[in-house]
Amino acid sequence: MKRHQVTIVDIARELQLSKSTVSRALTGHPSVNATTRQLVLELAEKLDYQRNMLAIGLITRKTNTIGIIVPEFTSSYFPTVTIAAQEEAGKAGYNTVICQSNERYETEVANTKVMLANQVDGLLVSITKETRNFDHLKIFQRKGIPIVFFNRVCDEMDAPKVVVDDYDGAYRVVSHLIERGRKRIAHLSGPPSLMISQKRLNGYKAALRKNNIEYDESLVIPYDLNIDMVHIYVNHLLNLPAPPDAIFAISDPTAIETIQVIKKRGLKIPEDIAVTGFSNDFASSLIEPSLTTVSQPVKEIGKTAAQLLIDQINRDVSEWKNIIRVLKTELIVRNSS
Amino acid sequence: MKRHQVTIVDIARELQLSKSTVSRALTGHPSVNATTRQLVLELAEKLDYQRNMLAIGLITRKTNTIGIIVPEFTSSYFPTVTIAAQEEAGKAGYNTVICQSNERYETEVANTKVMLANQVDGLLVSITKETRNFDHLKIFQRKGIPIVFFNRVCDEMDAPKVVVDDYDGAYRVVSHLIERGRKRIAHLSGPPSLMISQKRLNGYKAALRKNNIEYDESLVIPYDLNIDMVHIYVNHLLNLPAPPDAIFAISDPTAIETIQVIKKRGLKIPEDIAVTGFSNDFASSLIEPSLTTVSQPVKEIGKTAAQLLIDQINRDVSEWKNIIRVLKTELIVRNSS
DNA sequence: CTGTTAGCGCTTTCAT
DNA sequence: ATGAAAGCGCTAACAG
Repeated sequence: MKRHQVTIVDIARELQLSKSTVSRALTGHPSVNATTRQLVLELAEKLDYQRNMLAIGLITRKTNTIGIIVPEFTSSYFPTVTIAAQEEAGKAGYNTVICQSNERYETEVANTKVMLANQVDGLLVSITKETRNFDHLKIFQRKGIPIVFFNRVCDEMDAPKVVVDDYDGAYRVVSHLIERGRKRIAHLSGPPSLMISQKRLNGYKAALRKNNIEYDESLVIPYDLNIDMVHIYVNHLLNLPAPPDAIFAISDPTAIETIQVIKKRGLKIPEDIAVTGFSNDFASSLIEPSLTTVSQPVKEIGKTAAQLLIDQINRDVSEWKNIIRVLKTELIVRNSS
Repeated sequence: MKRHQVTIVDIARELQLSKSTVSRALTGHPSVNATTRQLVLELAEKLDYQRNMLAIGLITRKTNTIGIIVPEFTSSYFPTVTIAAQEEAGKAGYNTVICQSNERYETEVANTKVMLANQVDGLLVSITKETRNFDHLKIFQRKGIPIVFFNRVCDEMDAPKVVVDDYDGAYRVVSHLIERGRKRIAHLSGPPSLMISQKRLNGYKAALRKNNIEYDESLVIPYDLNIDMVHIYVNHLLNLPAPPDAIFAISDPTAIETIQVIKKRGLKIPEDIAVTGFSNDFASSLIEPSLTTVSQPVKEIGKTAAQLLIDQINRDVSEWKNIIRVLKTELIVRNSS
């Protein structure tokens, strides 16, 4: 079946008006006769007329669309941030195009091409664990399209960034473990390429130092966030001559997997070993034992990122500033520690 | 900062070529000199040239974009379906625009306008619990834009639909409860406007009938899927003079909430009362006790829906057929029953 | 208040 | 193998 599009011309012809008048009526321009406008609007409604945003975008060089690129949709974190950002953008009259990179650098690059080709007015990004080269993102700034990072930010680019205080969150959850008498605290860390990995690791180290616990490198395992590998690392830790009495996992999915491995070995949580996570995913309150974790203001992150982006779009600035918004975390103590 | 767009004209001028030649080189048209093509491609790469899809869409009347509208992103179901559909569409060269209606009819209507304005080539929809009028969706077919429904389908429209066998899934999980000796099985049902509610309810009724258990209307509570209300219904059921010995919840989130309410009352699951869900959400294996549920081939649903849609787009048919793809469910018995 | 003209960036005839 | 011209649907000057 052929696609039929109702255009301004159709309405103009029917009503014996000029295209411009119809256009003006449709866009709510004040300088148009009330009855004329009424007539146009009614006919448009009747014909299911929809403005062709392609044409408008072409001419105004604005699509009122923002793009969001996220690495994954498996935990509740990114869906929630995305939805919050979308809602906030919607309030400002922006549509949202979402792409997920599936934690692959190549896919992320492809995603940016799509965004560019579709002329997004701005981009929200959380990079993959593989991303080390940022040329594909720098293109946007070179073209004058604002970028805002969140969660997984790019340190070498000047752009607004929305993060939580990872250092502080890690510091507090590890301090909490120490307060509960834990002495050998292991850390399942993330890829060193990600800032969040580094910051959480630093928070961990700082808490140990502050409490005069010596840092034991053999208790820190950086991994690539591939959940299927967690059981290997956890078992490795438990098989150590001096196994840890607590594991601080970099994320809730990691912690949840850790709990399951530990339970499978017949050990008791938290009696034999405590486990903590990071993010307060939906599932963390459901698992048995419920997970002690650091909650992030997830919706707030999405909202803030969207606001910053729209701000940039409207501001029409000539320079990219390194605005960093650090949101607060909260320690949620449950039964796993 | 002004937006700078590199255009074909820029390349043409630089290379002393005509626009047409550059365009042909860029689109891989065969009738263009190999060296010329090479030259064009290199310069395009160097200048970060990206084809303006707005212009192309305007002229070809095709955007290579499909739209997806889903009611929510809170459980793992819709994110997973969406991602699977997006991947499948990507393979066929289609981009994806995702909107969520937040279970609101008004928002869904607004979403369809956006899709129309952005000239999507096809639409994937799962309707809200409120949607009773389908005019906003019928417009698409009238304009020649294919629609495919999944999960929450519209019965009164002729269009491809991807569903699971809700009746059968419900029948089997209820039969399972009966096998385990349950006699008074309550059902937390969904809004009657949704086909899935009706089908699951019918499966429930059929299983009772088959096992000569009388249908007791007071044990069936249709609710609007607002999770915050679940505790009221569960408590109501538990306070009945003859309380149920099992609750079949229409969805996993409902079941999980149900479990928590029951646990809070100090009752034992499944000894005092069994609970089952529907969908096999990620969280259902984590909760204590783990949830007996009906698993759906979620990725398969997204993939199939995308395939059907792209099929329709390419087929250029003049009529909308009521193709219904019914995917199989699987009973997952865990510890809650 | 309304009409006319030009043109956004690109593909697509139709020429050469 | 390349070029020239027309036009997708719309808005934005510039006129009246």
